[in-house]
Amino acid sequence: MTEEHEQILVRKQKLAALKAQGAQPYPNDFVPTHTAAALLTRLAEATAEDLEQHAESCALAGRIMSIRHFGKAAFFHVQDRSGQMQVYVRQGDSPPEAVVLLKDTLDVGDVIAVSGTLFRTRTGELTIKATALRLLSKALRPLPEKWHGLQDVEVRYRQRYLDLIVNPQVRETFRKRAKLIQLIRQFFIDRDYLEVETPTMQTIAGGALARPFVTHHNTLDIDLYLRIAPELFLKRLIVGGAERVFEIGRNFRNEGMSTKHNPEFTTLEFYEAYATYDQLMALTEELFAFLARQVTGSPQVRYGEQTLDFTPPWPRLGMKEALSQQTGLSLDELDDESLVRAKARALGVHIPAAAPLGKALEELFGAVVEPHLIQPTFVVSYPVEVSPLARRNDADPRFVDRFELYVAGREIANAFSELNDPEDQLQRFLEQLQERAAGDEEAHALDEDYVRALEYGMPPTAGEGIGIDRLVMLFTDSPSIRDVILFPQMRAEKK
RNA sequence: GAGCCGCUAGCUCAGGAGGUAGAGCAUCUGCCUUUUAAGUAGAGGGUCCCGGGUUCGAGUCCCGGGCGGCUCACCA
Repeated sequence: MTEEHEQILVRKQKLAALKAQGAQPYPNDFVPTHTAAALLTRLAEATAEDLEQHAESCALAGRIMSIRHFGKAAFFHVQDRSGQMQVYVRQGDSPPEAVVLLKDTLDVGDVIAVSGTLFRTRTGELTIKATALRLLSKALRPLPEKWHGLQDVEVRYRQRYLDLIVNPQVRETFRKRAKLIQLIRQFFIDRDYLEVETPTMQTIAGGALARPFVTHHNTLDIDLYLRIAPELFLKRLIVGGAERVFEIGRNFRNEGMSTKHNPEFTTLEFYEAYATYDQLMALTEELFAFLARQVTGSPQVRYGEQTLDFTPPWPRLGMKEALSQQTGLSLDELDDESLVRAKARALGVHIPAAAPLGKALEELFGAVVEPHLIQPTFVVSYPVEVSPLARRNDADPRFVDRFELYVAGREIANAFSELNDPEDQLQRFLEQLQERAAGDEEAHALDEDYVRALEYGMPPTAGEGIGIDRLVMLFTDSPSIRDVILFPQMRAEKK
């Protein structure tokens, strides 16, 4: 990274000249007294005359975003974490050192300190008349263009710092992300949940059906897996008597990337003893309505062309019922694996040859039903084969007490009443091992300690996982998961 | 992994049917003491993603590769 085009050379020369004068080019002794937004808000009503009568002084630090020189005066904008403030420098009015510094040394992009007094310009903008200017850090590279900003998505993701400097809506998205996570945390703490952290490096990657990343511990000389879900550890805590726990954290899945998938992603998982999946539907409605109210001020959220309405209650839709509606097959016909497979073939949906009926139903569902579920919808009653950790339905043991929440055509949450019968759990694990032997790399591994934990008795419990990145996408109107992850995974930059 | 699209100055983008590469902003030199996409006169700035090929001649056409985006496949 040593490319030296003209603009970099010019800036380096300015820095060298400053050093030659004996100045400290990277001082760290400046203390801002205000932020731009704090001043703009507090003095929003102050007139030019008010400001003139009691000239208020302030000290701000930030990055120069634009400069308008003309003759013996200049205006420029400084951007700090809160926003932008205009600064005015005028020969004969500001000290000569400030005038010279601005003219000879400062460029757009530089981080500077400004001290001065506030006034209002003819156009009514609150502005600092500089009494002192200092360079705090020289930008040796020019910023992207002021009007079009930074458009190249590759550069935006690879050099997110630039994206954050020049694209205000990006800063806003990540502020909203932080706010949403904070609100979620508050929501569960208010309901007497305990926030916990469980291992991200695990000897058995359990709790979901996915391919894990493998790493190696040198001292122990064992392979470890980056977790694909925290589920089994959180339920161990339920066995341990925690009764209500939640974790917000990173999961890792060694699978494809897309606008909806990043190899590492953030989930919320929460477990509540003595609750059922049915109660979690109500809790989920409450959570989303709360988030919508706090973030957009209404239960309605704009997402692309759609307006999503989170006003409870949301529809409950049986998985097979939904499939029946979309495929024309009757509920009985959906029990016939050959009919289901034939239908999938007719619709161009690929189903692995070894997949059991339940898996086939799930595949078909993903292809023909999911895209239609725009408004928040709970899909209920999943086949037991695709839910090895969920409690069987009392009336029909081929299905489990599980729901998935769909919004904007994608899965946002997955929840079920937990399987707490250790013998059934062991049996389910063994069935998964057979799937694995048959070539399904995503089948669940056998976790003997988890079965042992269940043998000590786990209270009846319901648990849920919510994809935080996807949730943030919904509330920030972001079309790609990369827009809500600060540093999305990218292929290595070729040099 | 497959298909489609993109990659040209620091940034945003033009380059018709192959003929030695352009604009705006930015930069540099001037003028300009309330501007805000300031104005104004001039100047400099290019590995046209990389490597082959066709051709007298390739940013442009062909082949291969790289990186990215979108769609599909798998998943949350």
